[in-house]
Amino acid sequence: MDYKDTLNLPQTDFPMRANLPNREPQILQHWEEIGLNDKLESANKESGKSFILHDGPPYANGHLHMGHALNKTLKDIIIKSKRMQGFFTPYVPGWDCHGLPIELMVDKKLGKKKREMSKADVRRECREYAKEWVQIQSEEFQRLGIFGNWKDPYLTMSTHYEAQTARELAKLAERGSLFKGKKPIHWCSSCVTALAEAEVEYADHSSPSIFVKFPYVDALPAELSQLEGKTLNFVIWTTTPWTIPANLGICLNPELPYVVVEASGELLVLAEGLVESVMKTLGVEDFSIAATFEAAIFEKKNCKHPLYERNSKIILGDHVTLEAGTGCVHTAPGHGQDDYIVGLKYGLEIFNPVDDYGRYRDDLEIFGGMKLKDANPAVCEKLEEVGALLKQSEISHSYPHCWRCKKPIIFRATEQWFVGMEQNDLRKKALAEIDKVEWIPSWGRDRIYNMVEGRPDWCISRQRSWGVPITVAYCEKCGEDLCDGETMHYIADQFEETGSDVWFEKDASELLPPGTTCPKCGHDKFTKETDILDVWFDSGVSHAAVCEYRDYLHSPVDLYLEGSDQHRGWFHSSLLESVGSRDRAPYKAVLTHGFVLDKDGRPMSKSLGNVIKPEEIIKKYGAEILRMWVAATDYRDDIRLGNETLQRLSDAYRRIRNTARYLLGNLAGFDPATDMVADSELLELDRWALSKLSGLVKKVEQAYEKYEFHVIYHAVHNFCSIDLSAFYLDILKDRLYTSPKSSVEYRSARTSMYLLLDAITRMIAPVLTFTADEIWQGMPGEREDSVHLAGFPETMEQRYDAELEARYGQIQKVRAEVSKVLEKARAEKQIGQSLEAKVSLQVPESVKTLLEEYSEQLPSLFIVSQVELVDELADGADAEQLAGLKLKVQPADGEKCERCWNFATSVGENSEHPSICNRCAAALSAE
RNA sequence: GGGCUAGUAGCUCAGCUGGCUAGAGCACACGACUGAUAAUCGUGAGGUCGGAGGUUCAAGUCCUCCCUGGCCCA
Repeated sequence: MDYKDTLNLPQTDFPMRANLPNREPQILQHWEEIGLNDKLESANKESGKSFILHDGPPYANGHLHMGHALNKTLKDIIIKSKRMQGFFTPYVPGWDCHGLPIELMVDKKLGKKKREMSKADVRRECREYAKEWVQIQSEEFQRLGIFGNWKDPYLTMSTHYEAQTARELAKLAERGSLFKGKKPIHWCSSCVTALAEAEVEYADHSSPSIFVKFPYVDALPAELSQLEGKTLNFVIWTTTPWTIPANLGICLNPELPYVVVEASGELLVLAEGLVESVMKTLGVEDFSIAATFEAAIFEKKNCKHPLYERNSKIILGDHVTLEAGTGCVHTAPGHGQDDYIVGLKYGLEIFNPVDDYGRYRDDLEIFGGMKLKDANPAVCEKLEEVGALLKQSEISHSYPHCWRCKKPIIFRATEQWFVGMEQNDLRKKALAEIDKVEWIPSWGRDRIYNMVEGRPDWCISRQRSWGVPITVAYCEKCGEDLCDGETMHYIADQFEETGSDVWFEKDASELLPPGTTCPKCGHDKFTKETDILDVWFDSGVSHAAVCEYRDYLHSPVDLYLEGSDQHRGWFHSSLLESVGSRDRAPYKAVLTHGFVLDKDGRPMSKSLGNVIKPEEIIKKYGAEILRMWVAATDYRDDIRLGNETLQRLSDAYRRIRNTARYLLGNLAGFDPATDMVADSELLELDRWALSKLSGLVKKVEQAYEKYEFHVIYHAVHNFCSIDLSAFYLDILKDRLYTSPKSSVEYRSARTSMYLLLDAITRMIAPVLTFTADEIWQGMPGEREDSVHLAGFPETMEQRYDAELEARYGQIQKVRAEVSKVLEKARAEKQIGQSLEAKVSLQVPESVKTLLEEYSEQLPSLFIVSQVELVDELADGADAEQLAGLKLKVQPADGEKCERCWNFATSVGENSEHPSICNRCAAALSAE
């Protein structure tokens, strides 16, 4: 007879190969059908404990990249694990919808048509565009197996959100944080518009290059008293002579040595490192160093402006270098970024004498009304006239141009709105709040602290169309601005119905409260501010527009989780907005992840051609593998992604899947309600497996708690490979296959496997979202519709048995030595499979008692047919790692049992079954 | 240039407050099995712990400098 039919071999429909790219969509469909998402969103609602992770909104433009996938998957893993721990975890995904990139895309699409369109029309186009991408990205996120409130996400362009954004602005105004200041921006005088960095193109341009003397007018510092009575001339160099009328300072580098050079009877001041090159340029051969000094001795002293009756202050700044010029940098705070920042520091006026059309304002002395293109020669001529011009030549260099009209642009200060860092003590309060937040990893605290500590006032003005307007009105007559909270709230309330489009569609008189008059002059006609808000302000108010607004959420929330660039972005703007309006941070904890890099650690970019898209991974390996990548890596640092990594993960996935499949196969027909054995009846090996499982459960739970998912991946994978597949399950086969179904041996094994599979499936569910549910569907017993509706395994502390594990640890050491000698025997063709062997051992005292105690089980544990313990093994081989252990392999005694494949002397004893051992014969009769 | 941060086998990770010949899994090589079979088991070969100094009886682990990356600023 064919004894194979009498064995309990595994049986399952669960496929070995997942074919994830095809299977996942089916599982998604199934979830859709059972309404899983909705159930999850309200799960544990009554539990009294909630965990709110507030989603940072991705920008609604373009397909998802790996950064998005990493971020959302991490959030999803956290939410799933918290939900399985019994927390109420509503998750509202969001999108950032306003802003320049979308406006630019729409511009491009519209082309010339845009000129005939009103701002309101353009905004409608932008809205449509953003809406389309929200839809696309939403589907792409869902394909990754990310659960959430996809039916009702938050959009920063929704009517309520825009209303709340305007309200938050009003709150800051009420609290005195809002003020109007000047700041230089790129400006195209031809298009009469501000340009963002993205709209600036750099191209070669020819400019005058001039060296100009600024005579020093204050008393000489003591260090230079030897020059008393002589006139020092600070020499500046510039390629934009037209900015000379706006000069208010001369900046030196505090770290560099400076010198006074005596040349052609004049004393010139410049950086020591530039003397040679400057003298050469000026054509001076005869010169000498009259003095050397540190820049700091001149800080806040003055030179006289060469053209005007005013001073030019000497200041210090790190941005001054020896790359070009003289080391004395002409500073016009209204016309340069560095100039602006250093100017703020020294309290210089942000002076801009240039109007929107690129002309000097009429009130500017000497040059008033002149067009800038005529200004360069005019300024040079005047400088020459007053004897301040040392040298003039032409230079070709890279210069910013307008992307649309291709003409050179200028940098010029305009009036803009700011949220002040000192007003209302915002900086101080924000820093204090930073210290109350838990930053994970902890260095996040230093990172954001240093940024907030050193940042300038927050410029919230953007000269654009697609965004929430800065809801300030100006008196038509006297220019007074209505930026008090009252009118701003009145306007914001109107957005609730219509969105902020109404600002662009209606007249100021319709938007302001009836009867509004100018508090200064009493006039009753107003104009509207045309600037819109920085998009960082939009997303920065989400704590109010989403978390406070929705009744099932609250603020501050438990966690914000974004890439580490958001210390300067969303974490930062949210903090400032929330502290500015509410005096507290909007989050209790902030977790950051690193950036996705290619296999060599370089950023992914189109030009490098090293981009891996989520879509490609999903198509080739499945979303599950992408999720596993997220979990397998320590994301706190930057993480690399290459094909080898994906291949390895795919292999690891198969290992886990196969372990589950094998367990499922052996649980065919198992009914936990009737087939489980009581704990007291469990065989020792099974108790060992469950003890190991309890350790795994503990480790995994702690890792979820600390958001250390790579620990989980390694722990689960090692458990499946080492503890289960290579040891426990391998040994179990014999018992499992050959024991009678009714026997406690068989039932004990299945009880253990059932508990193992149940626990593992629950533990991997947050990561292997699809596969865990697939396993779940195939598992016996009464259970929830989806593993995601179930909880984590109960604590298994009571199953932990340290002593048992220690004993097995010893046995495993011996087992490893046995494997080695078996391998040798195999190489010498003495045996094939290990059951063909009998192993003789001479054991050292350290393990002697233990092994004698286990002598009966040793053949099973070693998967050989016989083990004999002998006192003296003269011809045995020494063990490699265990001193005193000697081993010898011989062919097993007896014949091979046709049923269980063990060799036994009892084969042939049973006349009814002459080809099987008596253990198998007994098993057959027990059936 | 500044703030923060990283560099342990081909890949992903362990190595706590310094202490045995630096570990694991996967990949790789070789072998076994054919009752987990495009699976499973076994054995083996892989690392001057980014580099150079230093402290110490002893350093992957502490200190200094350097190199190569990343993010954010300038």
